Amino acid sequence: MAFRIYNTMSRSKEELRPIDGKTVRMYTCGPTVYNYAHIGNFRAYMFEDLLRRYVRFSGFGVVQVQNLTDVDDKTIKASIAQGVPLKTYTQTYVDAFFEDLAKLGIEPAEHYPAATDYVPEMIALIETLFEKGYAYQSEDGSVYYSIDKFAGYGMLARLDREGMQAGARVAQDEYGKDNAADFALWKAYVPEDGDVWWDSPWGRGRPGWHIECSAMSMKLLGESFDIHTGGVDNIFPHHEDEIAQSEAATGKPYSKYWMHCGYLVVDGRKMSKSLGNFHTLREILDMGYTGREVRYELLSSHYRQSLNFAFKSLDANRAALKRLDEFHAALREAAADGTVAGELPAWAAETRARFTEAMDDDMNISGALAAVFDTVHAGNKAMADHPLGGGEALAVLGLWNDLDRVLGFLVPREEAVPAEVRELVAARSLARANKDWAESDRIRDRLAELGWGVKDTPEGPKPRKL
RNA sequence: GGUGCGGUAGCCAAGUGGUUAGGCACUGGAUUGCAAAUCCAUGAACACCGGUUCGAGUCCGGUCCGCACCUCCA
Repeated sequence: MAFRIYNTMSRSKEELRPIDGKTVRMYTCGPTVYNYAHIGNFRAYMFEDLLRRYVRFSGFGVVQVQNLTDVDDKTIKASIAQGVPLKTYTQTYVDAFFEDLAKLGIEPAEHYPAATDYVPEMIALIETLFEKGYAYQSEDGSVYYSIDKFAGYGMLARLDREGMQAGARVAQDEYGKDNAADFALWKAYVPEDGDVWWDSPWGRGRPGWHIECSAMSMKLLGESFDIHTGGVDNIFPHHEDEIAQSEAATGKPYSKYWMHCGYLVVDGRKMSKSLGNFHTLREILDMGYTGREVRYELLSSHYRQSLNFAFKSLDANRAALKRLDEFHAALREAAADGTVAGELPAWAAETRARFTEAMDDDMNISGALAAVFDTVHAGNKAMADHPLGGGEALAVLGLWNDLDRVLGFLVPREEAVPAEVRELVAARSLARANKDWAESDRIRDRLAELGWGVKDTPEGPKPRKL
């Protein structure tokens, strides 16, 4: 079996074949660092994390670039409002972004280029576009890309150029464009930009949005690379424009595959800052949910499906994760008297193949999780009948670690049992031996206050983190 | 108007024409001092109408409903 992914460009599933045969070079559109990222943003970053993890699981190398957009209307406006330099303003949110990624268990990309560090590359790219006749300067000094010059414009979004309705959102202040749909490569300086500007052959100004991704992706990954990702809303205009700029400049194919994730919606509506119905990750964690629970939530629906976010499902996920943790704890206990991993027990023999088969099919996470949960069930059943051998248990733990390279929530973080908890558990055992149930229950309540539970088993009491 | 994505049991969510998806929740039982966990059992679904087929959630046609994008939102 081979890893097949859905390519937005062809609107079909294609086998992933990296251009160089071994390393997948991927560019993932990153955050605009003007505020704390919301849970919808992380849906995209989580999809990209799953993708890079499965690419590696499939045996390929990976080089991932994720950009940080640290100059645009919003960042400039907010930094001026706060009276701090742009870089100072954005740094807060860059730091927050990385903290959030860590909380969600998202693997770091290989490169996180900031737009403001690549302005010379962007200027060079625009110069090339001028030389090749795709760019022109308007009366206000801004530089635009002439989409009429690029024959392939609209391929990704499958635009019907004739049928396009002049959108209500076409900015009323953009004069002097040849075609209303032409987009800015370089924006001429305006007083509202404060001290945010760069010199260029076209005068002071700042880069347009799309050019940043073209310049940084090609600089770090080469003129042609493998996968470009983002949310579906990026298909048009952002990715369409990137293709136009990049391929016009180089004459080579830009990204081989385009992958886009669906929206995260809240109560059936798209979550966005403008609608005001968004939650930042921070808010959710402050409510007492863990990064792992949020990770499970964001990962457990297929990436191209819209995901309806609800706290109710976060609660359900907690129960599902608890089931996984209980299983893992049972494995660890069984593994205690093993030294080397042996053969997998029959009930786990097919798990990896089933998991892989599902994931190979455009990352069918539901099928992959079904393989995991079926194994949990079959394993619990078998362990209820006969104790699991140490070697077998170690083999299953090995499998679990392997699958967790992809999922990132399968193996719980081990938590040492505090001395106080151990003592209480021992005291409770004594009370139980004396059939002092009242004392026993009192101790159990006390343990619960400490965040611990205890399960009584034939092998003795076992403490469990609640 | 153009371009897409959907409508599957109480909720979430897979599904390549033909023997149980899976998760959460619910109910009964086993187990337990009581629990917890686990196991066993029971259910329950394919928006609607036609059609193709021995057989359709799955293919075809039509209808209804929801969501998104159409110039800087992941």
